[in-house]
Amino acid sequence: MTRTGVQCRAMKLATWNVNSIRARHDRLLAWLAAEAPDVVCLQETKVEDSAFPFESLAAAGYHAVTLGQRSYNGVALLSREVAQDVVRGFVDDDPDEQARTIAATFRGVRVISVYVPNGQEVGSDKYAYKLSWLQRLRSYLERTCDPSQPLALCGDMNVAPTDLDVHDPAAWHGAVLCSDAERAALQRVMDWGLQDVFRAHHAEGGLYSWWDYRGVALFKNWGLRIDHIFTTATLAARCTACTIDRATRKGPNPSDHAPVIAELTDA
DNA sequence: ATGGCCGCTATGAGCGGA
Repeated sequence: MTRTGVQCRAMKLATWNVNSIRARHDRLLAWLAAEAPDVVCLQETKVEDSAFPFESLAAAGYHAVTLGQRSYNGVALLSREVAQDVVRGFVDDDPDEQARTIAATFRGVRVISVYVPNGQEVGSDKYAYKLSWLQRLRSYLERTCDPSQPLALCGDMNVAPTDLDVHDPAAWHGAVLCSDAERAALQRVMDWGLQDVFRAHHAEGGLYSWWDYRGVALFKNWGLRIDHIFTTATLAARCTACTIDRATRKGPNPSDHAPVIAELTDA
């Protein structure tokens, strides 16, 4: 199937905050079987690498590379083909104790799975950490990536880029996930050379990737669009579709996030 | 939205999430 240096077929690229890969194990395998993505960025795996379910994923036909952590955070990349040039963390002078990013190359596409800090509350220490983390993400792109090459930055960014991405902008105005400083910090990441391919394919509002577990939030569509696939221009030109898999938010034992899926044509 | 949930932790009430 694969010939060295030649891209043979389209790539289905997805990102999903699973909110514990152990709690979501059966649903993840069912979703992989149903969607058959080529590459999947996972966030909030919430498990150390020693307990990551490599075996059942391999049985389902997926390689996995991970940056795990006990209880919190944790990111991974699943793929049909073996990941090339895996980089864990930011590899900068300030080693992060939190497992929030992993990158690898698949058929010439650099893919980065990120779990941006939540920030908890505007003005809190965690909020300051979030803003500085987004600055480090921009620096990481500058240092280790090339905006002229095919690249996808995917994950739970924990920022709703505009009020169009918020079910009730008045209620969320200035709140964490929606504040001006967070939006500016995310925009500065995008200014490196990234496009929001979901928004490029969907101009309308009311389309979200996260809904609170509580009450009727999903039923009422009280959600936020905080999970994103951002790509460089050369890869955006190859993106034929980008969708949010809302159905996967439904049913028993869901994650509170839905997957986002992009279809990329051959180079 | 008044609040409503979920997953984690050497299992129990507290933390964190968004």
